Amino acid sequence: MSKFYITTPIFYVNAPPHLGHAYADIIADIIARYHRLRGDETFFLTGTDEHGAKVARAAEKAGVEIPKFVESVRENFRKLASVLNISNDDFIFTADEERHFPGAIKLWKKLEEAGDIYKGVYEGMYCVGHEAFITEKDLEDGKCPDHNEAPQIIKEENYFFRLSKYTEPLKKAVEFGELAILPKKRAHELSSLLEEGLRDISFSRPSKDISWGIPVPGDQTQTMYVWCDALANYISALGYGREDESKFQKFWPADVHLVGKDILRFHTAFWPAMLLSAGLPLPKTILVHGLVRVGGRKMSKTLGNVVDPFEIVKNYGADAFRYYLSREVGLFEDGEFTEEKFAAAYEGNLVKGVGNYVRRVSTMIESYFAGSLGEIGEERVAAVPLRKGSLDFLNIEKKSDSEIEFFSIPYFVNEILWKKYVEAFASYEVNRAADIAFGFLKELDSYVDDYKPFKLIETDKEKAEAVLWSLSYGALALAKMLYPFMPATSEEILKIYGVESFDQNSWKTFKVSKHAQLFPKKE
RNA sequence: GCCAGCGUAGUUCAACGGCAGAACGGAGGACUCAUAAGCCUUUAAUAGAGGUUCAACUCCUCUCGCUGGCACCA
Repeated sequence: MSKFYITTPIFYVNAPPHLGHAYADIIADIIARYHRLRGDETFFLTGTDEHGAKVARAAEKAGVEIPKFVESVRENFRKLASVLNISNDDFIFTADEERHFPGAIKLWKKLEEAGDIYKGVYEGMYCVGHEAFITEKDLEDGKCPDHNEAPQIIKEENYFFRLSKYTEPLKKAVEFGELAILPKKRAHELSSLLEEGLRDISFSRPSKDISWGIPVPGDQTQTMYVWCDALANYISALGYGREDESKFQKFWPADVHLVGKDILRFHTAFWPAMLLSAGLPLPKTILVHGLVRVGGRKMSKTLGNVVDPFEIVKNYGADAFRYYLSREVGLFEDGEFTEEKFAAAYEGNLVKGVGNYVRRVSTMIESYFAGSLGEIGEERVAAVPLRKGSLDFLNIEKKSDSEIEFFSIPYFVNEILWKKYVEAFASYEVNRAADIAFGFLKELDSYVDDYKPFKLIETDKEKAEAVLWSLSYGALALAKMLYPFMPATSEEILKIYGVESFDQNSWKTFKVSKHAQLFPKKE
């Protein structure tokens, strides 16, 4: 047993939650739940990023005071997590003066002590309409699209962070595997950035322009720019800079920062450089996921293809949504969400798959054995092994033709299947882990047909019992593997088979109860 | 423009240089415990042109097509 600390990015509150936020929440939750299942002491953090000019502008647009505005959006993100059954241990928000400010301020001071903060001149494009700096990417045809005006080039004095100093140290950290970036291609992207050399970054803004933020320590005329503010959430939430830093001592460094590819640079260059400067350990893994597209396009309001996660959950339930995003969408590549694909996956794998299986087995136990199966000796279980070819879906190569390939279900689960599952999670191949679970489900369905317990019951009741016992064990093993992905369903299966825990050793006797369909058919 | 990656069955994805696999879809079959669910069989593919090799999806060159990254935007 060890500690495990995982984070999502903190979500920017200038707009309500959408599919992308749901995706990050779900993936992180799956990994967190897997680690809890294994007995790791797990800390899972998510939260919101609430400062900056964009938020101030959004509040103004909504005609609401900034603090009220951010609070309402924040609550939406909280609600999203709750609706999705996200098991986060904490929720940090950057406007929290008690919990977040001290960490950001302490971090700033550390960087300053290291001599990495200096006053410099920032030159940027200033949009008069926005009353703020905007970037190249905000422009359309050289004009600010919101105000249809070309920006002015303005110089102002603010603080800089000596990022350039950390180009070489970062190269080394990546090279020596101190900082792992997954998948590999993202590590390559960082390498090419490092090859070009990092430039120092602007670290503050005059508070007359942006007062909504954290004041720079020792200089009230400046407000922290996003980096030292937002990124610090990963440690401020653990108590860094506050009186009690015990959680920080215990959980830092993060085992995984889950991030989208769009914020790769900040998490693989800026943030680690800041940590190096502050003399803090680096996160172990930056796990970079792709984007979830909708109908082949990036989701956007103008295209009108915004998917509302609340709607989906309302119609299909959180587990179905979690299932789709974690199995049918590739973690490392851009994925796609469409109503059709989602409905097909729901129907094919949940209705006709998990739901049907759980019920077909429990029904047989109910009608043939009055709902309960007693303990069965190993011998009887071994006498009804899986058919030949049960290894195929795991891509395990047979060493020889004569090699024994007839496994009892418990043996197969514990000696082979679970190990493969653990292996997949160890490399954060979440999709593969789900594939393993669903491949096993297919084996179980074949197993029913191989032994035909519904026939066997007439000729050999003892054997039928062993078969159904094995099938129940299989259902529970399936439930265990599905737990990170579909926690509610998984726990429901345990209940249906009358067991209390995910510990295989406790699966000795089963008592099934009548139950509704796990996944009702739609339409 | 520069850098990286990709192109495999109708679709979505696999395959240390050694018989190209799976899922979904399509076609057929046997069954009936289950949500007309499930099972079995079957169908079909390496973008193109060269090269290296006994052997290339895999390595090299070129062509065509696609995607991503190229800095202060969470």
